Amino acid sequence: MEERAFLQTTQLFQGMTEQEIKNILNCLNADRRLYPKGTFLCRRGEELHSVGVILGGQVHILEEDFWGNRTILGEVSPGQMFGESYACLPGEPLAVDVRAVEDTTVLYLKIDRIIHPCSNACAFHSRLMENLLAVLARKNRMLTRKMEHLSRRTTREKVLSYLSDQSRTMDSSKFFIPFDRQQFADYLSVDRSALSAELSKLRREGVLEYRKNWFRLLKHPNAG
Amino acid sequence: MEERAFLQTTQLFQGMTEQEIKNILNCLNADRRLYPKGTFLCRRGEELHSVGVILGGQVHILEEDFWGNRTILGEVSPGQMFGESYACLPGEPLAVDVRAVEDTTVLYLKIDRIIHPCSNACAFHSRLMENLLAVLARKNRMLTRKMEHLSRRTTREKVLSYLSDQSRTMDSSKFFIPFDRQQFADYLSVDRSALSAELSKLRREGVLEYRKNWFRLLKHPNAG
DNA sequence: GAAAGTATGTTGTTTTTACAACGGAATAGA
DNA sequence: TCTATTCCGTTGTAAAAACAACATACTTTC
Repeated sequence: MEERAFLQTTQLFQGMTEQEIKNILNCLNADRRLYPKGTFLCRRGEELHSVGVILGGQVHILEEDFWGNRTILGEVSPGQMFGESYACLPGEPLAVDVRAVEDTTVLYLKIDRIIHPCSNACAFHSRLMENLLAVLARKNRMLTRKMEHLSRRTTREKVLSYLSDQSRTMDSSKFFIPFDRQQFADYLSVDRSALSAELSKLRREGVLEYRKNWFRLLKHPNAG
Repeated sequence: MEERAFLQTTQLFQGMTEQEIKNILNCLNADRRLYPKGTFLCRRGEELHSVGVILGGQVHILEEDFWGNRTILGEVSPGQMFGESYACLPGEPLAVDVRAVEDTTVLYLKIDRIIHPCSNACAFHSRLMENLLAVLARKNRMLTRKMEHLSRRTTREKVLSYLSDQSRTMDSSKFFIPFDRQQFADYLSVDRSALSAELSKLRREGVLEYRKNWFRLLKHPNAG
């Protein structure tokens, strides 16, 4: 796909025409870079002044703890961004490493140029700003919601917190969840079989019904 | 304190002179409202188009689950903002209630006005935008870090994840943490005495030393 | 439709945590 | 200094989760 047509599908450039994207990329003096598989895009301690949009390939966000244990905190795929939080916090050194897990192309956009409107393209600038804010806000909402569930002590509470949230979001007591059991367990940071066990317990108690990834919450006195 | 002098101390208006704040409040057509103790500032389902800055008083962010159980998700004190994530996500209905726990004054700023630069005050607008982005980004970083800790399965892993993170942030194996034991346990969503027990176990094993809220991590083979 | 593979549920055991109760140290205040 | 209070660590017990191993149901493929 054409680069600009592809960018149209991303959260950051959502709602802009190809022509507008062309203009704004010029205006922002956007920078493309290629990283061979295995190389680092940036490392702990560096300061970022740009957000990166993955055009092709894939990167991993890596963390190494005090004792040298490595963790993969996340993966970023084409169309997604990385580094936006750091770019928006001047002086904040990167706490993670970013590494290309395959040959990767990145489009870098200087955060200064996004924030400060130029004279000739203000309409697009506003849109870009809106989109950037929306990306951060959306991530914020996701994290807050997940935190609500993870901060419960027991598997039971985590499950009910998540399902209640889904029910509220879908505005119905019946709904599908976007996970299979293993993914559901991973999301809640619990053991899969423990999750299965807890679910059937909740069903026996009449708190809910389910089949596969379909659920129905019941107004039952035991639930709270 | 003068309203404008007070606003200077907030994250949103950081780095602006009182005169600039005066100008921008006019330009943004900012709106002040008073809420008596116990009343709701906004409720689940509503859409927000403004961010609120608490000038005085205090509010609670409340959630009610499918079965009617209420949780206090957080409290917002003078100088802090609420609703910024929702205001940046047009069409996203509020998932929580916001209630005044005492008589409360709020300064509302329309998000449109913040994003779209006006002709006469663009310098301040940029600064406000930077600050807003920084607020969202900072919250993002906080949530991400906390999530890393909470997504560990055992208390031991949670503790080590947090302490390693602190050590990295402070760039030293010796550091103070900003919590007493109860707060530490609350942050990690574990039991206080269980936390105490785990800490002394880690000390016996030679993984770390500590006294009160002072810690020192040791390069010990058992640690990973 | 049989076989292989995958997803889900069940059970028993071990490990870990929560919970409650208590004791001691540190702290603040009279 | 004495007392009251708060904070922290310890211990024992009950509850819960992890883990492993297996059983069942559902899918896919040939």
